[in-house]
Amino acid sequence: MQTYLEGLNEQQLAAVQHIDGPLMIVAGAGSGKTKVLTTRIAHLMNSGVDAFNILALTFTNKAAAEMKERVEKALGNTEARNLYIGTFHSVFARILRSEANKLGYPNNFTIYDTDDAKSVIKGIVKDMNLDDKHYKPAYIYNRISAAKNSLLDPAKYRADTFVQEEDTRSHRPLIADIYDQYARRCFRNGAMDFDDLLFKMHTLLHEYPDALAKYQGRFSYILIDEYQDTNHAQYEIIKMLGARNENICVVGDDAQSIYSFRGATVQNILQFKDDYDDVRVIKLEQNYRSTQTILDIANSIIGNNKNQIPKELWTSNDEGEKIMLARTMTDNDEGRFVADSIKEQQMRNHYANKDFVVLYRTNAQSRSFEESLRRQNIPYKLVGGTSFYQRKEIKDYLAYLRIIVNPQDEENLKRIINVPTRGIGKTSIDKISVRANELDVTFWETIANPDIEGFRSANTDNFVMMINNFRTMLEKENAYDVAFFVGKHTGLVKDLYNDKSVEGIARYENVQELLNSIKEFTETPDEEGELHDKTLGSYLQQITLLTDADQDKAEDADAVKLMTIHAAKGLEFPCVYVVGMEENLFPSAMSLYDRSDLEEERRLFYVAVTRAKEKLWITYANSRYRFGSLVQNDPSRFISEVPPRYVDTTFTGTSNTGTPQRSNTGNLFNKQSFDKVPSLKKLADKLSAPKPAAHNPSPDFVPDDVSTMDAGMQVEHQKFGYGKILSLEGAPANRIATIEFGGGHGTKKIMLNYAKLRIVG
DNA sequence: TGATGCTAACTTTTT
DNA sequence: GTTAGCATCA
Repeated sequence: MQTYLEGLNEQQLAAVQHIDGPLMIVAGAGSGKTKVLTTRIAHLMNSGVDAFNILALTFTNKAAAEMKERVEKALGNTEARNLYIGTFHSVFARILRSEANKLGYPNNFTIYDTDDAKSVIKGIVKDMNLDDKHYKPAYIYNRISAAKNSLLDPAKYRADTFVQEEDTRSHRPLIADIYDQYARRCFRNGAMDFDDLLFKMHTLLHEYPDALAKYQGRFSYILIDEYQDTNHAQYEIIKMLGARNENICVVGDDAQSIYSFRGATVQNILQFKDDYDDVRVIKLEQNYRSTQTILDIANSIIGNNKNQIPKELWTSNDEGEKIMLARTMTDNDEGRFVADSIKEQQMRNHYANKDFVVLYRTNAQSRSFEESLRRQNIPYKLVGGTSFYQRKEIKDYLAYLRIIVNPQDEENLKRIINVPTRGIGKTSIDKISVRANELDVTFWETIANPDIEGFRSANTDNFVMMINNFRTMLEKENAYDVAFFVGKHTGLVKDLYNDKSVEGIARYENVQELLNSIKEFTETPDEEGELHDKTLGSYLQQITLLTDADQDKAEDADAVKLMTIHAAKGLEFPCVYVVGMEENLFPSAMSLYDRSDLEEERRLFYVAVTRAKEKLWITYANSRYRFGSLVQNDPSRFISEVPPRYVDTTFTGTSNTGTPQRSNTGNLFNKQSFDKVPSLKKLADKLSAPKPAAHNPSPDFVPDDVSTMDAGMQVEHQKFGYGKILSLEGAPANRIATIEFGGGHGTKKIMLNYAKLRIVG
């Protein structure tokens, strides 16, 4: 027996040794899924399959990198370099890059991230003279994204009666037009958004039989990780790619499906058996990760969901400790509690920093933990969140690099045409846009092509000359040299260097970090072990698809990790804190009115719990600051799904009064009254507030239940003082009141979920 | 045209 | 509590 096969259990071994034909591995949390996938790849290669013919698709770059590394280790040679392993998006981007001309795109097409895409949409909404309060770019982006993930192009979108009815019902009948415009504009800009990478890949395979044949032949063995998170477009692509050989192996766990908001459908995994003849199904049900207690809790939680593939996860691990449940007064106390608890665990049990993770539902929750960890001098690492690449200075820098590679890209061109200022302001930009539309040419053509009656001035001529100058470097110089040159000659780097404010220094450092990462890219050998394609074009192609979670070797650093539960999928930690377990937060307020949404939130909780190997804490706060004002929430309903026998009831948490509080599952749901003491800073802010009409809330101000409010009532607002509700609108979950205030505040529209109101009469 | 300061809108989750 | 976008002033 091969050494790499040692230590596998019966099911794992069966999965690894299955070679030809469709295979579905239902892999419960912690059941050794990655091990099976990587070992199977190693085994395929050992059985004579050429690495070049193996395609493995994952959802994160990190998972891909890990897979590659582990295969290499199992094989003990470098053949693994020839594997085609990557995320759906990066693998398809790479293929599309070489086939772009078939679809009428430049090879150096730009990849738009969500912000870029929304900005294009915003421009269209504006050009169509629509109200962007109603036609919100984010909403439209989601509609378009969903359409692409369902493989609906603009024409099909318009023709689909169900989709049209939805748009009519939401009073946004023109989305089809916007989608149509959006697709045209992206095409004209030589740009693809995230969803296009799937959508166009499908188009390529569907409409170009030679391309289909080529990739069917190339990828004779296909493995897909996290299959429960694939959407319809991905499903169809996989089906086409695998049709010739049907050597498709999917791995997934329906209980961990948490990406339906991105179009993922559990149906894909539930139906897999019916999609192919003779599907081999192997279930991995032994958990090697967690204690018996943690696993029991997880099983108990997921048992509340209706739709599942039946399976029972078990472990031979020790029972372990009971989990700990802590209630704190505020979100800040929650932060303090977690930091104190980590400190205590480290002293008592000698855990390293990297043994801890704090998991939350939304990125915005990270603040209180960052602050408290910093105060305790505990090193921490924030994973995900506002991406490095979303910072202004980085986006500007990248915008330059993008238009050098692809000057068609109007979005990025407009972004930097006047950065640093060079006398091409809003007026000029508008004039250029108008002229471009009249001539039906790109924005760049309008200022750069001397053969047409475009728009030119001394300022634009200088700009064009500069960009053209940069462009001449593309062929000969590598990404770093071009980028460095650009920074120098545009004055971008110098301007930041001269800015000695705190933010300015940070921005300068960020830009340096960007340059370092480009340098690193140019110096890292690619798959073939060579410094092949180290051009700027190839750098940009991958950069948009990188997320912070992939960024650096986050795992290596000895620091406490802070991340969303979504970002934690696939990871494991000895000690896990699941925080912010409150109604409206987790489960999210958006998910309370739909059974399937709620079940997804529950799966998310399941994912959170199953990250823990040894110890688990669940915390929640009585009240927390949201949008600057204090909000009270009930404890999450999910807490009551944790069987009390697994919860340590002698355990004590902390409160802001300094009195330890007994956390007791028996009285968790008694709403406790507590002193509403505004923090000192808040008080100081209020006292020094220069605003003449600032309202001091009554000392006994306690917000009332939103659902009891009605038109005609007199209310008190924390900031605007007393007023009368004129009318109510919106869904019960998100009611908006029009309120007439006194004290010169006038009539305001207030979202009742966020602003707190007290009924006066 | 460009910098500055204020207000409104904002929070799911990510490739 | 934060940030983007707008209005205002230089």
